[in-house]
Amino acid sequence: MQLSVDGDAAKKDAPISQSGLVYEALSAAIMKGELAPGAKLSEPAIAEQLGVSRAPVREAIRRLQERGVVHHTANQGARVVAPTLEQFLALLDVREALEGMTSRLAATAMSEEAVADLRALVAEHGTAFSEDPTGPYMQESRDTDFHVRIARGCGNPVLTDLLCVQFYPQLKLCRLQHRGQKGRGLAAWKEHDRIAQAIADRDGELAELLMRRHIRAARAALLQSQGR
Amino acid sequence: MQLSVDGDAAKKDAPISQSGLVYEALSAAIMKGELAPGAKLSEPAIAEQLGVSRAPVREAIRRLQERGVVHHTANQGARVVAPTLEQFLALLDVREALEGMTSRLAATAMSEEAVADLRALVAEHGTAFSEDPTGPYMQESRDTDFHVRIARGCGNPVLTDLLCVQFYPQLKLCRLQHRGQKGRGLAAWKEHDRIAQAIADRDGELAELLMRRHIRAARAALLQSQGR
DNA sequence: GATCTTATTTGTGTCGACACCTTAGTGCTG
DNA sequence: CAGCACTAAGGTGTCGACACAAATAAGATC
Repeated sequence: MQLSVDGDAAKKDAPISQSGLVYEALSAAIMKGELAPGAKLSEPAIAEQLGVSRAPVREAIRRLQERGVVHHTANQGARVVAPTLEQFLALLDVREALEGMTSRLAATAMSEEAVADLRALVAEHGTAFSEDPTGPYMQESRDTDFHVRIARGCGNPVLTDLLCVQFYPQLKLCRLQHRGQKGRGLAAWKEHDRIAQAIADRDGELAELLMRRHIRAARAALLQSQGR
Repeated sequence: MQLSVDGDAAKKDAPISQSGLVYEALSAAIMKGELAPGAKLSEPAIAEQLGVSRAPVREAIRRLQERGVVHHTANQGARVVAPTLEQFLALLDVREALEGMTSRLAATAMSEEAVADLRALVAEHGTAFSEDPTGPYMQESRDTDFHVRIARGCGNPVLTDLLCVQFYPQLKLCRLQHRGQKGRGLAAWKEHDRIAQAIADRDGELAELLMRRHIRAARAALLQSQGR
C-alpha cells in the first residue's frame, strides 16, 4: 500500500483540514484498488504513512463509513467492505427503483440548459467511442458522470444525496471487486442516448422505463459475466 | 437540556463503550425533543454533562450524522437538523418508492411466521385503538414498528438498512418538527391492515400499490395540516 | 507432535492539552 | 451615534499518551 496526500486530491475543492486530506488519500487508494476489499485499515499505520496523528485518520474512516465503503466493528477496527455478488445485486435492485424515479422527475425538473448539457455529454461519449470502441475504465467514469447529472437534475435533494453520496461510491467498489461486463460499453451508451432523449422530450414515464431497463441490463450482464 | 446516560439505554443491547452511551443519550434527547431541531451540539458541554471526554462525544456525533439527524460543518460544529417542509416532502417521496418496493418484495420473501407476526401486530394495534382511539405518540411508535417489520422481511439487506438506519430516524425527526396530522391514526391502521392482508395473500403488486397509497395519504395529510 | 495455556504485541478507545478558527463583545474612530 | 477594528471568549481540529481489549506468538503440557 502506498498512500499519498498530495496526489490529485487538489483537483476541485482542496480540503484544508488534515482529515480531509486523509479522506481523499484513503478514498483514492480504495477506488484505485490499492486498498483491496477486505483489507484492514490500521489507524497507526495510516497515520504514520501520511504523517498525521490518529485523530484525523479516525475522522476520515468515519466519513468513509458514512459512504458505505468501509465497515467498522467495535474493538476490531475498520475494513474495506468486500461486497458479495448478492449484495451487489441487491444494490442494483434498489438502484433501479431510485434511478427510475430520478429519471422520471428529471424529465420534468431539469432546466433546458441542464438537458442540453446532458445531451452534449452523451454526444461527446459517442464520438469518443467511435475512436476507441473499448475503454472500460473511461466508460465507467463516463457512466458515473451521466448518472450523476441526472441525479443532480431530479429536483429532489434527498434522492440526489442518496445516490451521489451513498450509492455511487458503493457501486464503484462493487465494480472493483466484481469485474467483467466486457463489451457492454456501446450498448450502455445507446441506452444513455435514449434516456437523454426521453428527458429532452419531457417524457418522464418513458425516461423511467428506459432507465430501469438500462440498470436491469447492466445487472443481467453482471450475472452472466459472473457465471450464474 | 438534561442529558443522562443511564436512562432507558439498557433496554436491548447495552453498549459497553462510552461513545455508545453518549450516542444513546444524544439520540434519546433529540428524539424526545429535548435537543430541539437547529440546536447546536457543543462538544465540551456534552462531554461535561455526561462526564466523559470529548473523544466519545465526537464519535457519537459522527454516528448521529450517519443517521442524518445532525449536520456537521467544518470549524462550525454540529447542529440538529431542522428539516424544512420541502425536505420532509422530498423524504416522503423517496420513501414512497422505497417502501413500495419493500412491500412488493416482502409479499414474496416474508416467511409465514413473519407474516403471522405482522398480522398479529396489526390486530393488536386494532384492539388498542378500540380502547383509546387517540394516541398520537403510541401510534407513531406502532407505525414505526409496522414499517420496520416489513423492511426487515423484504429480503433485500440494502433496502432494509437504508430504511431502518437512515429513513426512519430522519422521519421521526421530521415528525417532531412538523407536528399535526391529527386523527389519521384510525385511517392509517386500516391501511396497515390492508397492506398486511395483501402481503399475507402474497400479492406483491397490490401490497406495493397499497403501501404507496398509504404513504401518499400521510403526505397529503401533512400538507393539509401544514396549511398548503 | 498437537493442543491448550500464557505472554507479547499490536490496535482501538479514551483522555487531557494545545493551536487555530469562529464568533461575540468591546473600544476606538469618523 | 454609527461603523469598523480589535480583543477576548468559546469551540473545533489536532496531537501525544495511556488503559484496555484483541490477535498473535511463544511455551508448556499431554
